[in-house]
Amino acid sequence: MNLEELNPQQRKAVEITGGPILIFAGAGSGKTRVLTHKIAYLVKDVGLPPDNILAVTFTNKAADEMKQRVQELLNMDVSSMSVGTFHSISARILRREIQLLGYSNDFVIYDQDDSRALVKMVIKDLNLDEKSFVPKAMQAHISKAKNQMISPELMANTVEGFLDEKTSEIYSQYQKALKTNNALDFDDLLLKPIELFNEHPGRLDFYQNKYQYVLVDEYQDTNKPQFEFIQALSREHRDVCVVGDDDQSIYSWRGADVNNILNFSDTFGEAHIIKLEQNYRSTKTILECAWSVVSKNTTRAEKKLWTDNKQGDKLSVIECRDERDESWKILKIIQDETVHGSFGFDDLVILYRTNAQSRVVEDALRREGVPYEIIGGIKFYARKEVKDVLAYLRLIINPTDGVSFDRIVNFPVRGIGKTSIEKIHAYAKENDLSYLQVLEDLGKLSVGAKQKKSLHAFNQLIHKFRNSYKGQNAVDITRDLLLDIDLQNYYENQNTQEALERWNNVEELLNSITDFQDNREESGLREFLEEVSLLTDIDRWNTSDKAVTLMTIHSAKGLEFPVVMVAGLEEGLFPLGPQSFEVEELEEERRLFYVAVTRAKKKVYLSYAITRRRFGGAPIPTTQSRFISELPEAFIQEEGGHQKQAYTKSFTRPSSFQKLSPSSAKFQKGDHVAHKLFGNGKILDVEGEGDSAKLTIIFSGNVRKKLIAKYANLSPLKTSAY
DNA sequence: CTTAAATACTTTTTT
DNA sequence: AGTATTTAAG
Repeated sequence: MNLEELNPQQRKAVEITGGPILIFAGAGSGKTRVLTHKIAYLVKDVGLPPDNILAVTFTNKAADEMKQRVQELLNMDVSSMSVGTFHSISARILRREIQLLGYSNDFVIYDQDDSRALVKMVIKDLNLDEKSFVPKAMQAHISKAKNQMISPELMANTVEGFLDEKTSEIYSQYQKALKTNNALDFDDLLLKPIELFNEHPGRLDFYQNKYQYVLVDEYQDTNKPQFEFIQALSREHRDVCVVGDDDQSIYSWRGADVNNILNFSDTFGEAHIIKLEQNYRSTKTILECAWSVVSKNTTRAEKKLWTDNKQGDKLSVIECRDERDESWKILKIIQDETVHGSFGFDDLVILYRTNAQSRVVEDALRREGVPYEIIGGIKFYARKEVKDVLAYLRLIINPTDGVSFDRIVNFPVRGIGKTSIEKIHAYAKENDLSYLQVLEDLGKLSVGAKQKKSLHAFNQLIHKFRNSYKGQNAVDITRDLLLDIDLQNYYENQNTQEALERWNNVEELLNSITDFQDNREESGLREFLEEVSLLTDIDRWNTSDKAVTLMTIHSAKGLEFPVVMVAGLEEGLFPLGPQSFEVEELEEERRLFYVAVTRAKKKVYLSYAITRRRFGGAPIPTTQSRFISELPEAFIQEEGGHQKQAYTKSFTRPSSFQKLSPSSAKFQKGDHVAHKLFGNGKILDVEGEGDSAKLTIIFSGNVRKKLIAKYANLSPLKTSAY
């Protein structure tokens, strides 16, 4: 293995392979390079077969990239290596083993929406009031308990008073309901493998033996179940390597415990500790500023990154009148850095604390035809129309899934209302049947004749697909299903642009199933559903798109961009929360700020608005974020405050962003266009003329679509901007 | 049971 | 402001 391109510390981190290793890897210190080289080293120089290696990453995308890089380094097939997020690794293990825990391996994974729906059902079943037991709050409470590995039994033992008692009851019933539905929520995914290891030591032996070397990235953000999982796997052979940075710990709100990294040596036994402190990413100025803020934190391991890179530009601090002015100034910066400057759109990222902030910025970018991509917010697979179709597919595979049943039993509308559904629920509970099973025996159900007929047909439909899905591929099943429920007509008959967009999204879902099928060895419906429930927007992100990226700081973890703009630096927004912070909360916000700034290679812009609207109400005066005053004055330049001209009067559109209103646009073969959902694309063919022209467009990711010009809401892109 | 209109609610952050 | 949920009318 050629390790010459590594610095001495990096090299040491790669070469030490016996016993636990902790690598403190500061931002931009080349930890990905270390991890990939280490894996390659393990295979080539230590002789460990790839399938005996487990590497845990923070996103699926990072996992794919890691695999890819190792493959390139070794020039051999490493597909048998286990690389993935905690959740996807766990799901894979459970697919094989979960029968031992009394579930069937057809289990479905409930996302937050599904799990909330189930909590709601449980609350109703227990005859509790949704006003005193808010489903959302209950769900959060349950999830928190699970992250701390507090079981329903344990919670039941510590209750005090009526509210506690009922909460604990909801938790316990929720857990039971998950099992009856043959479903796991995200937290279960982490807990069930531990349960498996505890109850079936033979299986633990097997996996300890299989995963002879264990690597974990972003270790500072592991929670208790994740810690236990790693510990269980590696406590015998003790060949474990974790990488992390306590300054970048930003997930304590979901149970991540920074002590997992700080106490690593105590728990895993005497560990080699290596510090990577040379930064290869940012300018001296950026590092100085980032450090100056994060060093205000009291609970952190003392360290300071250094770099050989240039001093670089000062950070710009920009004052804005309100959030719309902020968007406009961001637009100006984009113009300066791309058209007048030397950067491409894809070199720029706009970061913010909350997803809600993206809307105003998005409006400005769309108006001016700047290509952009938003990560997060409403995730593609969480859209209603997509989830509706997925619910059909899930019910076909797992007929006991009550949440999916409820979702689609009256979608598209087939005359089944609230009362009928309640009767099905009651009957199911009484006779210990799944909802779908109730439909087998409609005679005893006291619903109208019309409803019975309709329910019967629904049942037939699901059964038809249950009988055929095993022999068919996922794309064909989905296509047949869409035809059977006549979804295209359902949406097209509504004749609104919104409905059309929804149908487009359903088609996009079909595309992604096709894509999945073409690229995976195991490409059944079950595998697709599993992948879909664990994918994040980051994983779907097409980095080759020449577009400005918008995302939360949390999503930006592990990424880097030449130019970083951070919006909304105001007290209460960033740091987020009330004025009275718990020290720990404030320090986490500060780490978040640290993460934001250290994403940047060359330039950083920080903006704040002196008034901001909340929920579209009246503008409320704000105060500049304390983080700005924590920056060294010598390294920042303030601007924007003096520009008092009203943009409503003297708004001059940046001339380089050509803007055409969608209706007046004439599209031609070969034009580059941007679509709100599908991103950037190129027109391959035009049928017809004007508004009603049918355009065939190839979007990024090889997604081919036929759209009607007047509905598609396409923005022309100036090709010269690329 | 369905549709339309009224009103309540939203903003942490994510697997 | 925009979306989801609840209520009233058909």
